[in-house]
Amino acid sequence: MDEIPRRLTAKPSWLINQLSVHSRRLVNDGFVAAGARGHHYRLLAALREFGPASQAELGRRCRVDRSDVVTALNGLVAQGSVERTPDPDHGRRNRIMLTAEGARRLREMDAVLDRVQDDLLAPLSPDDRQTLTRLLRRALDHHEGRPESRSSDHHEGRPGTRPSDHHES
Amino acid sequence: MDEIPRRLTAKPSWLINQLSVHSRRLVNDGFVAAGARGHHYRLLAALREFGPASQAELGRRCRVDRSDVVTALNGLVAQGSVERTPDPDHGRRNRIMLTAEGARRLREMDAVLDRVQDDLLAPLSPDDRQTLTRLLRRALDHHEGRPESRSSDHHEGRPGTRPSDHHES
DNA sequence: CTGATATCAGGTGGACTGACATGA
DNA sequence: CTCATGTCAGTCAACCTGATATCA
Repeated sequence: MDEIPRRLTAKPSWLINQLSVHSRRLVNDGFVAAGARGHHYRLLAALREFGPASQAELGRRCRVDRSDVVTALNGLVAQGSVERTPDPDHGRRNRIMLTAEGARRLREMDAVLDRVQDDLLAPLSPDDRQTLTRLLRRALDHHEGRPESRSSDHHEGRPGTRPSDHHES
Repeated sequence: MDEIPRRLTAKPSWLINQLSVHSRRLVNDGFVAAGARGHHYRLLAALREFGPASQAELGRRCRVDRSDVVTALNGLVAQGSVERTPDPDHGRRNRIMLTAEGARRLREMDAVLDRVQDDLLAPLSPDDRQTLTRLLRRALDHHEGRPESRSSDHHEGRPGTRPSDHHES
């Protein structure tokens, strides 16, 4: 019907942006039904997979700004999904820990998201979906794993601390 | 490095959203240098390819909300990129027409965007880029409510000729 | 009355910036 | 002194809603 200019439809950046609009709508619609919002899932996912962490750590892992982390965590604490306690070893730092309730909500959101993926990529075959995912990830990695970022982060590998997320259900 | 939860990186919706963030930043950075903003390009592109139109028409074609069309056009008129005149055949309607200056700016932005595409998909081969574009378009078409050819997976080549028509320029 | 159109007044969520006090 | 951390106060573009006046 409403024809879209070729200049737009020919550009990957346009396709990605438009698809992301639909994607966010689908995700959001699903999340409101579950009483959650965007950032919540990211944070809970990081806690589930890497265990308790500081807020700054969470933000870095989920690509959420540290100021937004504060807001999101306030909500999560309020609904009992996480616990926020001052880190005993470090005065300024908080230790965020997933609760059973948080894990339950995460599972809910995961179910929602699974359905969303299916809707989002409905016309694509499993093969196509895999190809798409692979290509997107390669492009994304290029923009994230960069030594280009101004700040160098120290990283201490703590290989023993991984609580290794074994699927519970 | 900051490890991203698998739950996120495994989901196409996440990849698309994150990539779109980078995409927007790249596009915006380029546009700022050219003194333009997001919606401007869309509108100018539609005018260039389909000729003069009403504001409502433009909005529908570019997926820009009518209220945002007003704001964007105010800017475009102010910089002399388009002309807005009342439609003689229809009292309430405006007729928006691209000016030479607008066409020039559009060309500028096109150059900017070409460079952005290249940066955005830097690690992908031309073949990969084409595949990605094709898959994205198929997914997007599904959400824009248009028929898509349920083409077989695998092998590409040319999946269906464009029912396309004229192209200007 | 219905429907499309242009406009304005607003609201939202997400990405982001700046300031700031504090602690390592 | 410098860096990282948590917090707060805002900005910004894009998306969206609603109300209103005008015209077919």
